[in-house]
Amino acid sequence: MKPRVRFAPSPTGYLHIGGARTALFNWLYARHTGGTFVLRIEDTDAARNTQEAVDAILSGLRWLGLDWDEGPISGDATGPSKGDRGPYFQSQRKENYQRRVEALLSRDLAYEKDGAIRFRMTREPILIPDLVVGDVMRPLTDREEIDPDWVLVRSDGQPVFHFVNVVDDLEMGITHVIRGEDHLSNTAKHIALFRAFGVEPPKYGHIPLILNPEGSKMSKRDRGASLSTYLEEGFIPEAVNNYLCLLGWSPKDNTEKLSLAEVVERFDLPQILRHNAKFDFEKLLWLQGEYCRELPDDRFYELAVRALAKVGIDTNKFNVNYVKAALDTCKGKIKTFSELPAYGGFYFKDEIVYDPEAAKKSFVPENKPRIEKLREAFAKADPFNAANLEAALKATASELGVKAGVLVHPVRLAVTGNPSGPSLYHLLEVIGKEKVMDRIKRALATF
RNA sequence: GACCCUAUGGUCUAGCGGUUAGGACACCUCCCUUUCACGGAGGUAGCCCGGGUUCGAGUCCCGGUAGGGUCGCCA
Repeated sequence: MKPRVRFAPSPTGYLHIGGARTALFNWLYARHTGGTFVLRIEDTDAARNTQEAVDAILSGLRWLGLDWDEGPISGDATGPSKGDRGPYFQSQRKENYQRRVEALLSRDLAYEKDGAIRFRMTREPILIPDLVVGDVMRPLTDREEIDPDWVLVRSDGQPVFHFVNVVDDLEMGITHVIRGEDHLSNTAKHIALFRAFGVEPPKYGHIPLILNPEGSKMSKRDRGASLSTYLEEGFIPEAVNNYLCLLGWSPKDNTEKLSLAEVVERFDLPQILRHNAKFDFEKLLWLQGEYCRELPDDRFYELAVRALAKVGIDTNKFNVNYVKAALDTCKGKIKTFSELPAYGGFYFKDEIVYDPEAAKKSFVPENKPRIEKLREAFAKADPFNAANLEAALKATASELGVKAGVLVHPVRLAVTGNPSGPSLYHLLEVIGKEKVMDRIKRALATF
């Protein structure tokens, strides 16, 4: 029988990076085994659920490229879905829970107390066979010794997570439950419930948690905790997936960069690590840089234009060849697209704001005659291209008896406002003679 | 507090009884480049502690310690 796995988030906030990785591992296992990946929205907590959170889950998974074989098509709980085990929103499955409760009640496996319905939990230790951690014997805790029974349905009629989760897994034919290790202890409850329903529980695989750099659970305060950060900061989903794969799983051969297709081929549960991993934004950034550099031009342009538009720079106002030439000088230099406006925004602005620190060093009186002379040399460059500009600058430096850097830095600052950036000669060529002359002239006035 | 999981450089990890303990990120130095980045060459830094088992232990066992998780009418 082909595995059926699921990602079952509750839409109570943003899509957590740990949740995204849980989804990824489930997806990988399904794709590796030829099984089915189900998306189920656990929206039983009406008070805390939000439509935005539902949408964030769907769009986040789509952004990562984690397609589901069964589950909602839209964020509308009553809307269409794919798969024959729906509905895939728990809010639409109330009758199932009701029927299951009655079944337990009728067999005295559950009972009512204080208006709530409670499950008669076994007092015996329960063995949890885990595909990642190994066999785990889970006895009762001291609190549970006093009263091991637990609530299935609250007094307000709402069924609790442990119950609906098990009922749905059972009815959706889930064969493997891959989830965070924070659920390991609770699995005893789930196993007991499955048995009460007379079925064997699914196989479990509890994956380690993602911790923040301080070593505690990632929370919204931590950088990178929300998947939306990566969409907003112009990350490439392939890079995020790649990094997430490396947290808690290893290809075992020192490979760091792997495509999702490669991971699908190599991924399996026994290779999953058993210890938690701290989130390292720097390493993710490194991978992001790697992927960004290798992006096909068309995709690079698309993402770049989008990032510029986000800060109000409309590249449509410029000639398409100019835009492409400008972006070409930035490719391979930036890591995330959110850096682009600061890095290459000068191509699309009229007003250049000089970096104050750099201006203090470059825009000094002794440089004024030098830059004036260089500007004259640039004026004669024909055609106005990188090679000629480089030659002109070097010749001028040599005439003046100064190093090229003495001229390079003030010009860069005058034209871009930044102390560093794309290759100077190429950037000048792209911007063009007229604007370069204007910008140098304007800067000269501040020396 | 009880119970469960875990423990290799700062971080992610390889290792499965005998290795000069390997790789990656980060950091440092140098080269390339008169910017930055990329690339190249080096470098600093690690088996939590204590007992066993064994000729031999990062590797197996036990005990500590530390970190994480769970014990809800939250999910």
